[in-house]
Amino acid sequence: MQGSNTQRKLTIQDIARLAGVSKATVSRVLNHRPSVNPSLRERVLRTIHEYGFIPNATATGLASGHTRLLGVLAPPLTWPAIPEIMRGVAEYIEGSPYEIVLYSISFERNHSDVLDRILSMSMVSGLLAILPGGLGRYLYQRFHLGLPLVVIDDQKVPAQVPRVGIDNVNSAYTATRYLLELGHRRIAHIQGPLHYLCSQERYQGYCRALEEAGITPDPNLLLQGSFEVESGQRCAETLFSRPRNAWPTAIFSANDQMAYGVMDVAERLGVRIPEDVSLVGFDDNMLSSHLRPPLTTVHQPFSDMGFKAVELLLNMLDSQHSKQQEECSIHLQLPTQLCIRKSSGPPYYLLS
Amino acid sequence: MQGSNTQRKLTIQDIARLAGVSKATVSRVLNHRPSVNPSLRERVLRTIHEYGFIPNATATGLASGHTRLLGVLAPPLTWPAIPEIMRGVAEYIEGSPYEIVLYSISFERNHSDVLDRILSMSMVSGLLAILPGGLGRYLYQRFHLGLPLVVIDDQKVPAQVPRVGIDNVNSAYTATRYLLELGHRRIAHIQGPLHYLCSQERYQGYCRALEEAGITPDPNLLLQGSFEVESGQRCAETLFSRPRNAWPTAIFSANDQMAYGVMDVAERLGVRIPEDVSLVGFDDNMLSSHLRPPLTTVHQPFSDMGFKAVELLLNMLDSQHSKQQEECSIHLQLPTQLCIRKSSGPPYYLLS
DNA sequence: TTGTATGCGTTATCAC
DNA sequence: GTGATAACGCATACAA
Repeated sequence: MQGSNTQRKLTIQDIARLAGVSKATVSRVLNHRPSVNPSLRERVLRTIHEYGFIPNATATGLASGHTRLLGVLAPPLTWPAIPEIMRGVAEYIEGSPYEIVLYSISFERNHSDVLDRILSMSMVSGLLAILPGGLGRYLYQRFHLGLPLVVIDDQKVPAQVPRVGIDNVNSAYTATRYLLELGHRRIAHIQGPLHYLCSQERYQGYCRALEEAGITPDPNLLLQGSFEVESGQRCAETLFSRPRNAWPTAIFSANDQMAYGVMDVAERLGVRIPEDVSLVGFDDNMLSSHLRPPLTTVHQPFSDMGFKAVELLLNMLDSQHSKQQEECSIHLQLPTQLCIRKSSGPPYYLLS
Repeated sequence: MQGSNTQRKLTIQDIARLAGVSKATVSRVLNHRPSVNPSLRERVLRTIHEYGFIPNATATGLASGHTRLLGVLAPPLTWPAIPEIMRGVAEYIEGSPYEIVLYSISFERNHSDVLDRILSMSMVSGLLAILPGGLGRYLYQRFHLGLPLVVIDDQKVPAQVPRVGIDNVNSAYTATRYLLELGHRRIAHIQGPLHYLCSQERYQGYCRALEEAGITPDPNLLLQGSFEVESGQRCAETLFSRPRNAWPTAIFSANDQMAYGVMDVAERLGVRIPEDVSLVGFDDNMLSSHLRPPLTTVHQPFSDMGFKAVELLLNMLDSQHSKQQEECSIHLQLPTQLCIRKSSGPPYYLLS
């Protein structure tokens, strides 16, 4: 027993012998080099197919200097958005010769050492970083040193670093405006953690909509959450423990998860949604439409984001290889969509 | 520009020169070979550390014949259980020198060619197959040919193939028994797709509990689902379109997703849960406790399953390397737990 | 167009 | 214990 599988693996040498050509020719055929006699190519291809030969990826990598592996640096997959993003990633990858090396990391601490190791091994030829948080700065350094990199979402990334995301300000603006148009005047906002740019941007959009409607954002209606369900519960408890006339008539949560927390508490306290309080989320996680009531929320095209990001990354790899590295800055902003469902409606005092 | 990063990568050769030893010695130090002079080892380690040298993974792989990559073959990550499993996988991996190559595949068709390609590239030194479905048979073949393989859940796998899963029969039995003890006599079952072994096993457990209670399973109360939310909706519509006295007083769904569908329809038709109908699911997906009402369900330790599976796989790789491949069959059955929440209660006719 | 020879960075097999 | 040197399987510059 020598490797994983018992029967000795075929090498390019074997195919060369079997087809009566040299290793070089087989290699050329495998790499679609144009300069090879059609009849020879045919013969080689036949033997390759006949014996089911597949070139050893490790050797290819060593000889060519670049692997067909793409690193994906991501938060734990249990974050609701990540599987959706990965679905898009997988979809694009499936039609490509690349595979995914998944670096699932908890980004709480600064794993810059981990990152160094990953990249120094020269195991992946490019990196897709999903919400890299504090690791961003290290990545951007490496990017400027030549690392093919695409970032998804949120960061205050240097303009040159290719990234895909959404327009958080406008999306939040649209959501808030929707509530205003329903007649709401007291709209609370549960904000995400401040070290996320998107938290600040969504808050901006919220404020802008309010101010446009002649409403000064009320600090008492701004709650600080952490994007987790529990934080939504805490914020809801804070709000609903106040005298009834101090309640908002609507709550705009910076993500769906915190909105779930609000719904939990509302249920427990007998606060009816949307009759007593309207609720709007952000993200449109998979289950948000199955909640009771179904959650009105801003849909993020996560799957598309993953898809486009990988597409971008692979294009970069190709163009890098053909030496025509372009210098323009790439920032894909994908459109979001407000999904109006049952958790929102006119304020109670406008109900007939 | 020659690679990803501009400055030329250090090689083992460079370190050897800098430390005044030969490549071989550096290699020995890197691989923790005992036979090397402590003072030399010290010197080599210092230069390695000083220059931040990290051996090239590709070259190591080619020379040694085995990579530090583990393949994970999995259904789309949007299946609710998968991220949970992957969390356990990632947790174990993080403490190991291995990395994960994620093969996210839709298992609808028989991608045995994909599998062949994956394995022939000899890029991964072991494979964790999560719910491989129809691909199983190919995998077991490869296993017997020497592929280090661990399977998670469900399959009718040959006894020799190491796998981790749960006891579906007993878990379903427990859930059904719980409903019986509440006083239910007409308990419907929404079954999963029949080509999943777990669907059949859960049905078995359901039947056994019923029969033990002297109840013959009623074919009219057996609905065929597909594990998707929509199928749960269809089944619920079927049930609730019957005359009220033909309704079940409880529904045991073979997974949580289908239970969500039931809740959707119940909400729409004004059927109260649990007052009119009790509902019990299976899986305990992350959001099941946040539904209204929170779903009573059988908790599967998905994260543990992923953790244990990788642990098993890495142990196999180690023992394979030291030629002591054991021949006993390994089947880890992890315990499940019935989580009783608000979606279940006594039948309406027993309510005070 | 095709074959030969060398290199990729490491491990493993020898002698010493 | 240590250092040359031959694999590992493929890509590629160079020669033919």
